[in-house]
Amino acid sequence: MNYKYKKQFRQNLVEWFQNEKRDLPWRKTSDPYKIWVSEVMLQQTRVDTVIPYYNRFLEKYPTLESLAFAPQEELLKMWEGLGYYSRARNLQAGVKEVVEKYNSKVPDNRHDISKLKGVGPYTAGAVLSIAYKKAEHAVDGNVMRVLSRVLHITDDIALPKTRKVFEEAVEMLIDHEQPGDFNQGLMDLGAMICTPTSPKCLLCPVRDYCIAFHEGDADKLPIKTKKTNTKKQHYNVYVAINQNNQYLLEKRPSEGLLADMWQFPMIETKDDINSEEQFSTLYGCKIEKVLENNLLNFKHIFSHLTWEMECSLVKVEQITKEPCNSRFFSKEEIKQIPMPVPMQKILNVLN
DNA sequence: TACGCGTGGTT
DNA sequence: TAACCAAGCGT
Repeated sequence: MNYKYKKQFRQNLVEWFQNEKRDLPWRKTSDPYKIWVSEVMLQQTRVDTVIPYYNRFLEKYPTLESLAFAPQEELLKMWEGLGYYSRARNLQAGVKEVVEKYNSKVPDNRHDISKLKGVGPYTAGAVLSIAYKKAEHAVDGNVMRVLSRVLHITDDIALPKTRKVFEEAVEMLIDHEQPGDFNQGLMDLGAMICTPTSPKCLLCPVRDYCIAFHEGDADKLPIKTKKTNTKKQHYNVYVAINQNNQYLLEKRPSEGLLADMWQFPMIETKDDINSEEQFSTLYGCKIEKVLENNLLNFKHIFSHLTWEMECSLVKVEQITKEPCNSRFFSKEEIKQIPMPVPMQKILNVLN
């Protein structure tokens, strides 16, 4: 693309963004901390989903320090339902490092900010360009889709090495005067005009410079090969009540799926497994009575696996000491405890 | 590099 | 309805 076209492309894009941009809460601030929080929440997550979480989160944790010293349980409760819970832990670890190592100032260069937990190439570029007006690339799915069409880039965006191609493209095109608006312009264009299916090319401010528009194959780009395969797991879930009307919950391990979140005890059903016996043994309690065998049956679909859940309501008596990662909670106490969506589904039928 | 990691919306 | 998608990152 020659110099004249580049200049017009960025002018049209930035001007379009400044006129048409969405009114979003994180666009009312230039506080690097708040921009950072928004970018982490927005990773693989829709804008409409993030907005209420962002507002609640910053009301609770308005400063780096307030988040750095928050109890993990409370932090996870604030993140409950947003998904990808390691983001919350990584964000807090990163914030702590900024408080301790950088005197509570978010680094303003890619080298340092990229070392923070949970800050990858995209988030680094987004914070640097939006909060600090640095001419840094911030390549996400939107940017790859938009530029694959504008520049007719046919590399497979499912391959990690392809991101570099788009980073170089952004470096070639970026507006050095208003890099934040340029980067966000690419993203808003991707979200509002240059959509995955049925792109609205007739409304596009940069269609004159778009090769795919001229070739008429915008809807064939970007190229993405990867496919998903999801496994199935079947569980018997025990909603166990003791004589004091308290519910047995266990805390999940601190790594892996739904790390550090709480759940009702569940036994994966494989062949030749007596799950009631397993439950009694593992949790040290005796099932006195099965109150309801079909309390709730449902599927919960994760990105990479499906849980098939069969939930029973049982009355139990504590026999031996509880395992250290589980204990009984009253219904009031449960409200303070972070639980993932599949467990929320179960909680909802207990009312 | 490939895969694990949540959830809800869209086609 | 199953598949795919959405402001990615860590390992």
